[in-house]
Amino acid sequence: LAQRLKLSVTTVSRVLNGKAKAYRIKPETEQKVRQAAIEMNYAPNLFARGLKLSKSETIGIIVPDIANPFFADLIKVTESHCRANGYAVVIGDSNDNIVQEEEMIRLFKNRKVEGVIIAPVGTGFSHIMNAHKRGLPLVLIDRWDKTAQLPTVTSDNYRAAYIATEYIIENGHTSIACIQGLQNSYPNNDRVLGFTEAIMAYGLDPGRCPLAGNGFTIDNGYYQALHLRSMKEPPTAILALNNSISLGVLKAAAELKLAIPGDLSLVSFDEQAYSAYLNTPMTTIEQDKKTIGKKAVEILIAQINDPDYKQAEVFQIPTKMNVRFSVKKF
Amino acid sequence: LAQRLKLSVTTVSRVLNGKAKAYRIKPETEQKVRQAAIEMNYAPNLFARGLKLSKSETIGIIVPDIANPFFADLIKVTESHCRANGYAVVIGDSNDNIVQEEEMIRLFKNRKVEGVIIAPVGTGFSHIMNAHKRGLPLVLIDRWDKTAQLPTVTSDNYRAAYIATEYIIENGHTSIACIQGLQNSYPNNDRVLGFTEAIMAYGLDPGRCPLAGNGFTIDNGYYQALHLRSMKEPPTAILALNNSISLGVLKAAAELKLAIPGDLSLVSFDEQAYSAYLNTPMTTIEQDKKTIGKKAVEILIAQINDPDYKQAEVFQIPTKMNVRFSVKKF
DNA sequence: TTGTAAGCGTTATCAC
DNA sequence: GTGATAACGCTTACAA
Repeated sequence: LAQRLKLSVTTVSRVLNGKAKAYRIKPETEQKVRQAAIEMNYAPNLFARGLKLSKSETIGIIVPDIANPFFADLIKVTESHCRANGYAVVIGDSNDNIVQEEEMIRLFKNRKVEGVIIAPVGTGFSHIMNAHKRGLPLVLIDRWDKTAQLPTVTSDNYRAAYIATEYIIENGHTSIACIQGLQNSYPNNDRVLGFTEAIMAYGLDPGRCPLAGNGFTIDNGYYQALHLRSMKEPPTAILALNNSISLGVLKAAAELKLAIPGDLSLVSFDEQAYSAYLNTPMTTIEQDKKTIGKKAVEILIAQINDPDYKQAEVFQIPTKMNVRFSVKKF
Repeated sequence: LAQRLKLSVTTVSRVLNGKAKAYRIKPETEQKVRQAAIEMNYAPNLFARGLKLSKSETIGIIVPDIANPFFADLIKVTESHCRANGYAVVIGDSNDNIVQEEEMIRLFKNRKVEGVIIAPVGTGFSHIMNAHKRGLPLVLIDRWDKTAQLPTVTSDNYRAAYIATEYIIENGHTSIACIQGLQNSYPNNDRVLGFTEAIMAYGLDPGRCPLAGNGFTIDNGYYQALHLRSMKEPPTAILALNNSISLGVLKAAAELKLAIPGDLSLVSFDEQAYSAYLNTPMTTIEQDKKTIGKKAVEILIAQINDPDYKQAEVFQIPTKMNVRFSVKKF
């Protein structure tokens, strides 16, 4: 520490914490201290400060799969906003496994992270609610739960699916299938609801608009697409509820030598770097990851700064549809 | 702390640090302590320990772009290995900007991370070398520099490019172009070298095998592909030195209505989730990200545990080629 | 086999 | 305007 300039630690500490004014420290002393601090490029010891104040200036983020570009993007924006606010970010990957997720939360609490942003596995929320009740500031992103009463930032999934379905219908399709992801998880349910309500609203025959599959995976998309096309009157269009599913549909289409959109139309959730560069550029629903991440960080920091923060608001961020050439117009 | 069982902190500390034996503590006392620790689920205060030992049990990882799936994958495996070794991982995104990279290193040092794994921007290494000289354990991944004398784990880029080029040649192509990434960065140079040496070795006319472009970006791939195809005798095959570049080539091919591989053959570095599901499944060179990440963590931890660790070995991990259908056989 | 006490670098409290 | 001093929770000589 810089008391090698004949001043007490106290004074130095006060200056460096911007409390010079409050303690009416002589401006020249203040200058001297600042000067010296820069010269010996002093950096406060965060252990000592943490020990005293129980603040780590660190926040944690937990996602089901870092390698999924959707979450990687989310981590990227989260990290940049946190850093801008002086927080470092430690990451955790739950591998879509609720036990690991729980373990991660425990580890983060041990490390005294000041708050955590979590994209939950989605099959259970009690450990998260407990942590929150015990005072850990936290916000959910993407998957969430209505009953959990936790602050949440997610996409407006219902509306996104509704609009996409509407778009397909308006192009003249009357038999549309939806291949869904993890059943009973919230974003999935909201998307499914948007799909079915659009079908209803336009008076299409629900019997010809099947809902299929279970899982946000390539395999699910692949097998469901094969199966759908094996029906006597196969749907002419598919709404895929995430990017992995649509990749599977693409695989099936190639195998069956189906042209897109000639033989099969496709709209997919999740814009990806490759979406525009596929042989047939794909129409996608793009989630506003920038806004989601930013909002999540804001809410989290609000919680950190206000121990009495009680709101459990759910923010549903609008999405946008990138219309390209994967839907045939009748 | 758990000295509410009539024992001194010392004893408790000793037990919990596994030094019971060394201090010949009575087995029953040891049991009692462990018992109590579990019951009141005691977790040591890492600030206090850190303050005393200057250990954070944290390592940092810095990449040019978290959202790039290649780096996201690398982060994923790094994180899991670090966690297995009791380290938490804090992330930093340098945004391909060397100033931010330097800033991140500074921040990490302030936070007393015990080591850092860094995929450098690649246009300067002095700040990294300095940090290393001043005792920060660190290892480079992906991009590196021969002169920097730093421990490195990367792919065997030379060999990967050589084999890919060889493969194209053996399919009967005599005019092959290479669209490169960031010029003068090491992985790029090694790949370029592999390409040109294969061309030489097989006696192809270098004049008909151009080396083009500068940058690991979609735009670079796109414009270079357009340009190459505008030549009087355009190359029949392209070797793209990363995934963004090949995406750009795909875009150009679609625009020019070129069939792959009918009109243009393509081999790309970097396997991606979509590689196999493109309209023409693409032949790619897959880097062994698992091994790279694992090795990097191992070396880093070796450095952390041995302050005298001096080796600056460069590990070049073998790659594999996924042969699919994007190369035409003459 | 166990305990005492010093010290790690901060900040808060109180005193001058 | 500035300074002593205690305290945060842990590890580790040094004692006993």
